[in-house]
Amino acid sequence: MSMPSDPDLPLSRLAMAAAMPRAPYLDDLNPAQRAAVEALDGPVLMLAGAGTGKTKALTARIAHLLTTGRARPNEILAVTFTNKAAREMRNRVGRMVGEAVEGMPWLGTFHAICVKLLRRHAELVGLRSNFTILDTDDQVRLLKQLINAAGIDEKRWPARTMAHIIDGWKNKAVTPGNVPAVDVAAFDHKGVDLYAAYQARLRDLNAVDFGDLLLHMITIFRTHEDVLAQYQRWFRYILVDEYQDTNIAQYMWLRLLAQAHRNVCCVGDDDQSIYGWRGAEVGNILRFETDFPGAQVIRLEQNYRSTPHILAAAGSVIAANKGRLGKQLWTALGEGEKVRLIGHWDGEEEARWIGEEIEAMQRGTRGMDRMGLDGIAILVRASHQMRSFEDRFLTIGLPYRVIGGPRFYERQEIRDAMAYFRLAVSPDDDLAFERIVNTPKRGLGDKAIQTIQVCARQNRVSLLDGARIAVESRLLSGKGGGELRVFVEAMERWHRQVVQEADTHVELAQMILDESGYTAMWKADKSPDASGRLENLKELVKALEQFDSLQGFLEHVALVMDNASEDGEEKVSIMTLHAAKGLEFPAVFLPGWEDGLFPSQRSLDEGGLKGLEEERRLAYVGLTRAERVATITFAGNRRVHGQWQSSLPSRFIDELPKDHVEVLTPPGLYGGGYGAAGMAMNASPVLQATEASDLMNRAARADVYASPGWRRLQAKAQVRPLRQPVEGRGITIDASAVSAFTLGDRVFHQKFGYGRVTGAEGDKLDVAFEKAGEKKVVASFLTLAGDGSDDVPF
DNA sequence: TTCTTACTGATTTTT
DNA sequence: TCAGTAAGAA
Repeated sequence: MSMPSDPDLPLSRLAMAAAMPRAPYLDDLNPAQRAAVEALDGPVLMLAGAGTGKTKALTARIAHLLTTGRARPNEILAVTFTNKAAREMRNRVGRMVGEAVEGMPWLGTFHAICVKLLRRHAELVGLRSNFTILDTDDQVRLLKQLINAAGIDEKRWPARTMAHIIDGWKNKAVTPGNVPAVDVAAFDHKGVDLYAAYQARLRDLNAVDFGDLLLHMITIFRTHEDVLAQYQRWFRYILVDEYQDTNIAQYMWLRLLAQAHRNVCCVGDDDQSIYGWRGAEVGNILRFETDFPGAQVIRLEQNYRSTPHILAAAGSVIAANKGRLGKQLWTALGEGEKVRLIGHWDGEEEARWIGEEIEAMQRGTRGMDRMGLDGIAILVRASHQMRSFEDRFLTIGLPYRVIGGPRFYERQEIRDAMAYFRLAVSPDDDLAFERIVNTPKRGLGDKAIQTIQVCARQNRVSLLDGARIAVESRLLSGKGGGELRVFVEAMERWHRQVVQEADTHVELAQMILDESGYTAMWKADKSPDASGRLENLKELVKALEQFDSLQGFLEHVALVMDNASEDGEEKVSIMTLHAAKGLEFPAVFLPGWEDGLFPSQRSLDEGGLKGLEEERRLAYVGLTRAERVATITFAGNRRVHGQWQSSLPSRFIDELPKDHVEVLTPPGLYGGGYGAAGMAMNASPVLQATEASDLMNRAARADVYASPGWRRLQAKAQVRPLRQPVEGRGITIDASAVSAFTLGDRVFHQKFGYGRVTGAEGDKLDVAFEKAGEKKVVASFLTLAGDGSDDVPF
């Protein structure tokens, strides 16, 4: 890799500029994008709304830096959050600039760039440059050991929780030495002590976790001015993607590098900040102008993705957030369809309806162009919502793919196999040793492991060496001892082969898996997923072919945890809202818009108003994924942890602009006669009021009609043909029933059974059920049951 | 040591 | 409900 300080680059800057005749990449930019591309010097904040061509502007900016000769490829630091984003940017710059510019060594994720830097300066923080990078799994296992060693109650201080707390500190660039007093007290000193012990252990293992990559670099920059100055000179221009997702440590790292020349361009959208819970600070982007006085703020507001209705809906929701930098998205696209809103009886029906809707779209029978399954996505708040869709799609044979799920390199069999490789490459990788020494089962339990650890510690050697000593000095007898001997000898043999490069690394890997008995273990396994695991192992060995050594492969995998590639079949995508950020689909379904689920109760409880606002941004992200059709759905009943719970429409539904929303009535076919659950949407307001008035208790009526919820619903309800109340053996479920209850009425609910109305708030009634207890229920789920038992349904 | 049964507690996730 | 874990039995 050539250094930017190298003066003898083949092309001088001027020559390079001259070699590029014109700048075609500038031609298809809109004025705002162009301004963002051409403002090369000084701090720039590019506020890029959803679908406004952010990546295009960012890559054009890089192209511009290169073609104008302002910077050579290795003088640009371009940081992204994901490998995917880095890859895409690299490809697009390549296409824009052509072959003339090969390789940008400093385009990558925060972590990938920090690894490169840290390998050069590892000794400054007491590491060797071949340190290993632990992932979350290793991290937790290590903490578990330390917790046990310290005799701390693992129940009260679970390793996972402690890992989270330590990560939180690292995200804030807090070292064990400067943990705030509040935090020290909050965790009874145990947190800090554990943090210190953990860091010490990492140093012993010559290992770092993800947080350390940044933290160590910050430490180095702060304590070694010369090193910092060197990189400040190297990186003449700095670009940061998704700036709203940066945490405090990343922010500090950037500031240190940028403070000298201040040629820093941050791109982001405060309205799409949805990672606060893992340390992202919206404050970073909100404060940009204060941090970098004289910064230019350029807003990209022309949206090329969505129809006006969709943008209006998204804009209306996000407008409820306070303290935004503010943007007004607009589009030149045609009007298109309104955002569709529909309520369902329960989660299963929601899934059924969406399934049929997708099939209709696929056939083109829903009054719109035929739509491919690849263009359709279902975006859920929490992954457990996916299940009902998977179940449903499986039964109707609709091809789907779940995006996000467990990643390839996080699967157990892959991690086991990798631990074998790691140990063969570096015999002193104790964590790898622990993971696989008894996998497959070699009859080595806690006691045997302890013996090995004692041996290793007494002789100050690695666990593998400790194991050899234990075997040689016959500390371990019987079955376990014999098998351990075989294991240790085999591992030493494999290590020699790695060093000697006698076989290709692919052959060696296969040999390790076979000889260790690992493949055999899965072959013997009768569980249904065993064959899939064997497949994955095959895939892993195949993936090795793309690298020239096991070491190279391991280094790559530590930072790139991408999912395996896809086959060609058209499929509906199911994913979380978080996973959908940055993607777009012609048709988007947004199910589960119910209070408690979305916004999630937990976010509300833990984050208060801040939490609610982040949820709202999530709603905004969801809506702005849609190009042509966005469909929001909710259900009145949902099974949560196996218990039926009634739910109320999300407060975000209240924030949708009525002029841009079409409230759908489920056609009788699959509406099942339940009416448009939760909302009075299938009757004209006037008619309904008249019908209901006779039945209503005066006070209750006043109450109901005065409630904002009621007015809201009425205002939104489209005037559609009045559907007849559905008669079904005494059940009359229809929207007109909404206000037909009086305090004290005996009512029936499909899931909860019989109960009495004890209170009312808008269209939501409090009902004391005989079996199910007190519940808040949307009135349209209830039937008047009368006092007798003559109207028992079914 | 390992297999079985009882219990608990439960978003969002990249590197 | 269900998955993942922790204590008991063979």
